Amino acid sequence: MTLNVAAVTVDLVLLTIRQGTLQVLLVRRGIEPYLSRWALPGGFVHDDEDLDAAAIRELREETGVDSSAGHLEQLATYGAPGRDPRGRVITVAYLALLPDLPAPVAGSDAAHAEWRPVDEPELAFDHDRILADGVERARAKLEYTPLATAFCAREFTVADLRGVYETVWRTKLDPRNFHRKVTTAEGFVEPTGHSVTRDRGRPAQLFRRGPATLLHPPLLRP
Amino acid sequence: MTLNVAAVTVDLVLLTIRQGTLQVLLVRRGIEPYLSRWALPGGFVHDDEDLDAAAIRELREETGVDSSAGHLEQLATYGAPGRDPRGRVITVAYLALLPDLPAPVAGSDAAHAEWRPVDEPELAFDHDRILADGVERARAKLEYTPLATAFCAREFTVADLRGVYETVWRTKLDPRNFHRKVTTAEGFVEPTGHSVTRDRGRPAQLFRRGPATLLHPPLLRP
DNA sequence: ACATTAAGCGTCATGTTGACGATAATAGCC
DNA sequence: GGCTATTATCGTCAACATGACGCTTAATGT
Repeated sequence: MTLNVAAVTVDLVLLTIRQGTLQVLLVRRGIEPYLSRWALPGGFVHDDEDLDAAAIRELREETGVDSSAGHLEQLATYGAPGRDPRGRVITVAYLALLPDLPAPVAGSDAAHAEWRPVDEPELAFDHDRILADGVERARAKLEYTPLATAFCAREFTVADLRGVYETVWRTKLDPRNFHRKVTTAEGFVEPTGHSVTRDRGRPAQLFRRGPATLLHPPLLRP
Repeated sequence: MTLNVAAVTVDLVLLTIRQGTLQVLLVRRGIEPYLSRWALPGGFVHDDEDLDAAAIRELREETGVDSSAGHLEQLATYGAPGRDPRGRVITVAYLALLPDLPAPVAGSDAAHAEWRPVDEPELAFDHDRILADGVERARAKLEYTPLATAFCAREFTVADLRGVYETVWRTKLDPRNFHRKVTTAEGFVEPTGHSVTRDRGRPAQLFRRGPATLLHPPLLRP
């Protein structure tokens, strides 16, 4: 038999959409191992702290964002024996979907943090794998939950929402069919009554997210 | 700052269908805390062991079943500070969907193990919550994956498969529409050429699981 | 032989999807 | 102002999927 104890960390896969691409918040490592490599932000779980609480705390430390803004959920746990050369480390990864933050990353730890495209390879530790799992989870969840709205501001247009799907899925969707599906799916979005002109073209209605937690029927990937 | 270390365990939510009900493998605790209460089987992760490997080992120890028989996946991780009065314990829960085992539970640890209906309440620790999460995951996964076949023997009839859905979802499904959906869904099941007479009635064709990992279109809950 | 049971095929009205035409409402340009 | 480019939104239609349910087939039990 053996020790059975390990260090426990929470790492975050923070996803957002900037400049039309899916991006993830990464930090540059300042210490060995993997010195100066990009890595997912994260830290140790405190002694009296629940895992969710640790994730919420890290999210605030890294982005200054309150967890109510976007969406935060547990992703998976990684604990292969050799994944950190310093010793046994169990990492509980969390996935967050966030709107493009209007306030720049102001927090203290965030000094070294930067948004990078998700296809950035060569992360420290097994973070490539964790990131890939997070992106795949996000892609799958857009199908049968209204979570795409977590990437949007509080009020958004149907085109904004379509942009989220197109970016995350890397596809083009028919604007007319997408509009029909989104507005007829029970509880997905509800109109605010306002409208805006985005760039060119006819002004669009503004929506906010509806009460549904599951999409009926789902929006399946093409 | 604090210690940041914790004991790490792997607990299993082993689900199967017996006597027409969804059942979970539980063990009676022989020590404090929660003495003589039902609990999920599990144990410590060894020092040089990956989490998945620990889950596979526990599965074999508890049931004698090779992990290739059914389906095993990571469920979620639980680490609230007070969840084990003896100290900080992080539990990585795994979910397994297993066929009704022809070989009785023969393993050593399995002496105290017993299949119980999943609505059995009052488990030790936070195991009620873990079990509920596992059952909900199973229910959801039947919709868009072919995992219902994991509850069946290697060869099964459409009626067997329908029984799985009806038991897990607690609904009745129309046999004719179900038959059509299952046999037309690409890669869900493939005929073996054999057939059997189960009890009364016309003999049914035998199928094995097909190559699909995702159901297109999905089988949505009524 | 006949009733009973369950498998598997067929039908039909309704709902959903994908492809794409048509119209509406704005900005920019002349 | 009038024209054009651009985007939002509505509408149409054929193909496909779904739910309700009738019918035939091939077993078992009496």
